[in-house]
Amino acid sequence: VNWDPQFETAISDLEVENTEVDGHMWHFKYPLQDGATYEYVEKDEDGNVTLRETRDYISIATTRPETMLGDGAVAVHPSDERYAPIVGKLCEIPVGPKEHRRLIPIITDDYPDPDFGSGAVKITGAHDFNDYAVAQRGNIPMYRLMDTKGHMRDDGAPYVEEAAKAQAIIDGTEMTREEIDRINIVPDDLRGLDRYAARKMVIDQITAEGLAVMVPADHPEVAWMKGQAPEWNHKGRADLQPLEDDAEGPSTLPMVEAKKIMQPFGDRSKVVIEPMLTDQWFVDAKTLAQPAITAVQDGTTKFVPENWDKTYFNWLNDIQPWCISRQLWWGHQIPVWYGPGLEGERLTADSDEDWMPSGVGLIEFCAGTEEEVRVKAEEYYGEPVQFVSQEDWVAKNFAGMLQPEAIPLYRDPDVLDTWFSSALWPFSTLGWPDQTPELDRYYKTDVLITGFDIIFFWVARMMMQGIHFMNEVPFHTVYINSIVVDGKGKKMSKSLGNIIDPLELIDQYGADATRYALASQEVQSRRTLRMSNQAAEGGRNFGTKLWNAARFADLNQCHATFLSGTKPYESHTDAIRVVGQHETVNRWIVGETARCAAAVDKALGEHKFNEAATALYDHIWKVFCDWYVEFAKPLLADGHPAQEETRATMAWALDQCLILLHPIMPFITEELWSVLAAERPKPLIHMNWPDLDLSLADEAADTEMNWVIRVIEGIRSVRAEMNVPAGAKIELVLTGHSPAVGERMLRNSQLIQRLARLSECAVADSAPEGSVTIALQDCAINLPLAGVIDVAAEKSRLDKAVGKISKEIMGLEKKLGNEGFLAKAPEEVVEEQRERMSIASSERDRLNAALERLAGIG
RNA sequence: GGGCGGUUAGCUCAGUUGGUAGAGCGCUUCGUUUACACCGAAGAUGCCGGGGGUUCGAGUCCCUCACCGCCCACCA
Repeated sequence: VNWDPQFETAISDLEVENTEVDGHMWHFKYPLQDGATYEYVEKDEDGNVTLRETRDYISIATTRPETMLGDGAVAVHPSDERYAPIVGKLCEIPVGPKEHRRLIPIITDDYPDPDFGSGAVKITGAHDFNDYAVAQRGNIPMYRLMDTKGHMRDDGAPYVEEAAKAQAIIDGTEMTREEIDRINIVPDDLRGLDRYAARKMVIDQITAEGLAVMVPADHPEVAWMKGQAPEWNHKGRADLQPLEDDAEGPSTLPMVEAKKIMQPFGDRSKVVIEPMLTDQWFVDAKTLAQPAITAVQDGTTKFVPENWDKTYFNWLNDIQPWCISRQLWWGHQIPVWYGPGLEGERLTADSDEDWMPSGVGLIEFCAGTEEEVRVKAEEYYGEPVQFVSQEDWVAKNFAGMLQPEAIPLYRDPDVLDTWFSSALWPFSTLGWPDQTPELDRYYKTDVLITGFDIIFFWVARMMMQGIHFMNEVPFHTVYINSIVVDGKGKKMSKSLGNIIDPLELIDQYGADATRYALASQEVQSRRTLRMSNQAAEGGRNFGTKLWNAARFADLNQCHATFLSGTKPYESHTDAIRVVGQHETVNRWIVGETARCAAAVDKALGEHKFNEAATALYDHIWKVFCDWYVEFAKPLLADGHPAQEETRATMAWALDQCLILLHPIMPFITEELWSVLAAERPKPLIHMNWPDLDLSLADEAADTEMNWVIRVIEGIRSVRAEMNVPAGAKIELVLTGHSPAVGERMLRNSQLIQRLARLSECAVADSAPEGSVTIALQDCAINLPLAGVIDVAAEKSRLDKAVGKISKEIMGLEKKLGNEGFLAKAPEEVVEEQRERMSIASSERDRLNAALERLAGIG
């Protein structure tokens, strides 16, 4: 692929965007040599003859008529019966000076699709990828027609001479590819024209000569000309105006199909890219690919999520030679120098153009430095060499420059493909090719985190080159993260302008908020991540919540250094010992913290960033803030015996949150870390990761606090539903409980009263008259609301609750009555269902009892 | 044409080895309480895209259809 350097800014690689455009396809006749004829027969699917005529031409279709000038053959499918009689014969390219038209062979190849167009394809090896492949297979000469500006070539000898050379090839003269490349077979009148101007002239000339395929004016393929012409302009058929419906047009028209075609456009210049033959350096990628495939197959390098290895294999298994030279000024220059070739060597000097830098007559030296090249070259020539610029070389501008006897060498001006250079990153950044300590220490690296869109551009190439140059894979894990898309799910693109600038989000919500938003949405099963202000807002609110919790801790002197004479953070085990273990609430938060740490560990270990973020969010907000801080308030009151223990515990628990959250929200946590203690042994970023053990969890404390929470939630729910004024303090009477549950209630009555706005907690044998009942599995909570209670509302609430639980019971009964279930389900599952059944039915009993009492009131 | 994803609450998305659904935002109602209104409490909302199958049991496994999306290649 080449492009117009006037338009492409040469600071990075050309990006090609394939765009569907309104194109036209012309149909032309290539006359057979010497007016030969054949019976052209078209058949339908059943094999019935639908068209039989004598033809002296073969018809081809093209969207780029100017490339006809460079045709080397016409190809048909070997099975195509229509053209079988003329395969191997010659036909004439219907353009150019009539007396010097080239003859080209009609060949067979699997590439033409017999059902498309006429079934015959003109082969222009130098200007089309598919044609190039056909030309290679069939040894068809490839004539280059254009220069790097997209203009028809204007070099070489007059057309007559050049065409004669081409004819000589047809007549059997052997020529090298370089020699063929130098032939300019563009007719004199078309030379130097822009390719589109040349296209128009070619069409006009052929049409004028009567070699365009003509069809009746009402032929469906040309219907677009009747008022439906696509916006087709200077690039093509300016003269072929759309016909008015009632116009008396010619009875026949040149056959021009309106057709959607995909065209490659330069990303920056917006100019159509023309494929063209050039000399380039290639890497034999297939050889490099095999070890890279093996390394992933045998697990030396793993993709996370795993299924991305398919994308990787898919590409590597079907890898093409990799073109690594680019005509840019930005990049690693290709380490190749050219000098004149010697007689008898692979490249033989040509008498006329021995110093042309196009390959012929040149020999290349490849080495890392000029000095190494000098050694190689002087050994080769047996003469001193001198380095010159390519410009001087091309101009042979050596007068007064070249030392006596010196042989000039110049360096290849091309640079390496940016991905070739990028593939060196894992080791070149560490000092390679020198054997540095850094290289030794840090290669191979650990985890590469990148997007799926560059698995083959970058990841596969780092693998190939890492294995090739270092004999070891560059990383053991490749984590493929989501690609950030805009709020509408569109991939961000410079041209669409829907870029979400992280700096703007950071300005608006803070860096930590932005990081949290990204981490919490980074899910492995998803390939895109929708970034929005709303998401960043959530992160900001979370940070504020944490800040306020820390503020509470600070106000209540919950500081890590509170316990004098201890060094709480030398190790986490030490820390745990200094934390209070007396109060149930404190034991409980220690266990909850350990649970959170375990969840975060697991999530990060599996690269599940959303799970880590969510675990921290839930723990900090819903457990620490919503419950622990509230429970701790009375304990922190001056004079309370557990004040000191609670301060230490809260300080410890909050510190753990800061450490665990630090990877996701480093700034706020570091700040709070410094604020929450007068002296810290280390900044937070240098703290060891918590090694909290789940054995820190205290089952009894868990059970007790979860029960307290359920009781409080139950009461709050009833208060809201019964419209009990928020300020009104009500009474609680516990019934239907075991002695242990009764003690538990009394032990925690202070907490429950405070958080459920109660005046008193009592235990009794039976529920007071006119109370609202909350059924739990091991007790009933009765709230005497005689004055407030709305009997009908309460009855409906209880009915609803009974309905809900009955439904669950019915489901469980059905399941437990199913012999298949009992026989085939695992023991634990059956047991679990039985337990749920028992809990549900005792709750239902309590609800029914409450309903009966209510009936008594009513 | 080849390959790969997605379809779950109004929206954006989670959902462990199959055991009858969750979060955030939004919405409704209320808000006494000096950590927090970027807040607290309570609440509503689901034929888990359609159809079929495997299974005691399917959002989860298999087949199929529909729709949406991405990557690669590309018809002269």
